[in-house]
Amino acid sequence: MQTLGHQPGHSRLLSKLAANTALSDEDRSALLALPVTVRSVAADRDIVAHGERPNHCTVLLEGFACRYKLAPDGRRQILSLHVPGDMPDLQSLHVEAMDHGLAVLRPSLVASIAHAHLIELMEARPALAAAFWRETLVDAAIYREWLFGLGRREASARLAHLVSETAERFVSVGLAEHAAALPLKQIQLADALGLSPVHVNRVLKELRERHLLGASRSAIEVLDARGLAAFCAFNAGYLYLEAA
Amino acid sequence: MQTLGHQPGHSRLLSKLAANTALSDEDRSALLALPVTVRSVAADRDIVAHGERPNHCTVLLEGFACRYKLAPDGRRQILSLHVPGDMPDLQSLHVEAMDHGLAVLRPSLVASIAHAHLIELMEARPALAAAFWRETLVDAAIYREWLFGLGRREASARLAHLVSETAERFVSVGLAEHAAALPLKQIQLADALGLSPVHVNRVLKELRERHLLGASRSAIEVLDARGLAAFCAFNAGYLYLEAA
DNA sequence: CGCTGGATTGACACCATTCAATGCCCGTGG
DNA sequence: CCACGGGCATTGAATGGTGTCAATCCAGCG
Repeated sequence: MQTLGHQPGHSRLLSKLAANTALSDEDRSALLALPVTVRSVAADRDIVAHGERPNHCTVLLEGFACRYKLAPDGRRQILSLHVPGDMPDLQSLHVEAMDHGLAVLRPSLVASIAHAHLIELMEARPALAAAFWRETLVDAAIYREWLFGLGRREASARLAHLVSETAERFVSVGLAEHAAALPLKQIQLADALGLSPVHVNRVLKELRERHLLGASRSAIEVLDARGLAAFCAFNAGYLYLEAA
Repeated sequence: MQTLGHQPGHSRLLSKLAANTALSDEDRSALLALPVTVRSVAADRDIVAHGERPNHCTVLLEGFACRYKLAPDGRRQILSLHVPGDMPDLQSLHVEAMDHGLAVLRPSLVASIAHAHLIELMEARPALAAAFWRETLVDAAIYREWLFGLGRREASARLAHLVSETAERFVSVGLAEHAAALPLKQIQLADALGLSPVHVNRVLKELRERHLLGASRSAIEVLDARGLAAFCAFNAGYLYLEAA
């Protein structure tokens, strides 16, 4: 267990939900009253394994996580990336077994909330139920964009788009100002993009030569967010970051 | 194919929801009491266009539909397929604008239900709210499987998997017995698989030579569902077809 | 200060795309 | 009743994007 800094675990979740939905003071305090357990997870470890039937949901408080599936031959496809404030296994409330794994990409801090408490909360406060549902719907919108990218964007635009999206999401939860540096290894990028690590390396080189990305070895830094977005026709609408 | 004649529009929706969730008699009759409008849609027409902000949701009653996105150069990526009983724009309840188009792949019959009525219904009957939410979560599970396929399955397994999945879903709503015939053109398959029509044709040929698919020109018929599933390691778990 | 994991690079192979032609089914109109 | 036309399916050849293999480089670290 770990120092969770100064913030109680809920604050990230609350600020994320509140950013997109109108919540009353009662909603907020009900959310803050949820009993949670906080723990830290080492890099590359599972939060929830494929096939499990968890009885709690987790909130990512700090770090970086992903959903993934493995092929029989060991190759991995990352299905989504998650920034602090996300609840990447919220679906376990209503679908039985995990159809994928949920892992951490770097040392992270996560909070667990029992299903029972969440269900109770949502029955008492429909606005919160709607807010949680909405989270899963935005998730689905991101899946759609990734599907489009995997199907119809070539490698360079696919990479540029992923970086643009992730930077945008980092900014949206207050983790970066303008030019974000994404803590992703090239192998992880390859797993997310459906490419080989070698080809990711080549595409990164190209984007650096275009002065869109920086030359850091250990993280992807965005030099020219505007240019990067133009390069891949990135439009953040599907992230639904502003409240209705 | 389906000659469901002229049942009231709700029956398909009800049977789909009831198949996966325990619904009380009150839930059922509340669902059946929803006011709906039914209309038919000609092949290849949009049900809802990209960018729209609908104030109602639609239930597919008969036919075949898909979500899609278009690239600037006109290429299309199909994001999901929908069989009768599905509500492919349910997300419009909670996210503002459509981030994709919703179209019909063949002549179809759809019902519209006003958002207001749905919201009212779900506030009165939490079990139905949960059932609708669950629908969108299963949707997301299918997105994940497609992401995996686009990223990590080669063309032949990708096609076999799509056919297996779709056949399974047809069966699950009572539209086919064992060997389904999917009413998909090769161009539509290509759009769904992120492939070119030419390559779809070649892969179909291969699967026919393996005696997994039939030789019909106008529809994909499954000759050997078992073999097809084995060929692409299809496992229907992610469709969550049985109730918890 | 040598080890080790990741990044980088080059050569080559392969899966899938593109271009272009041909064939086939079927609805339409003479 | 048959000729025509149009959409889709089919096929071949050439191209191209991405994967694989394998070597080398580099930085951080015990």
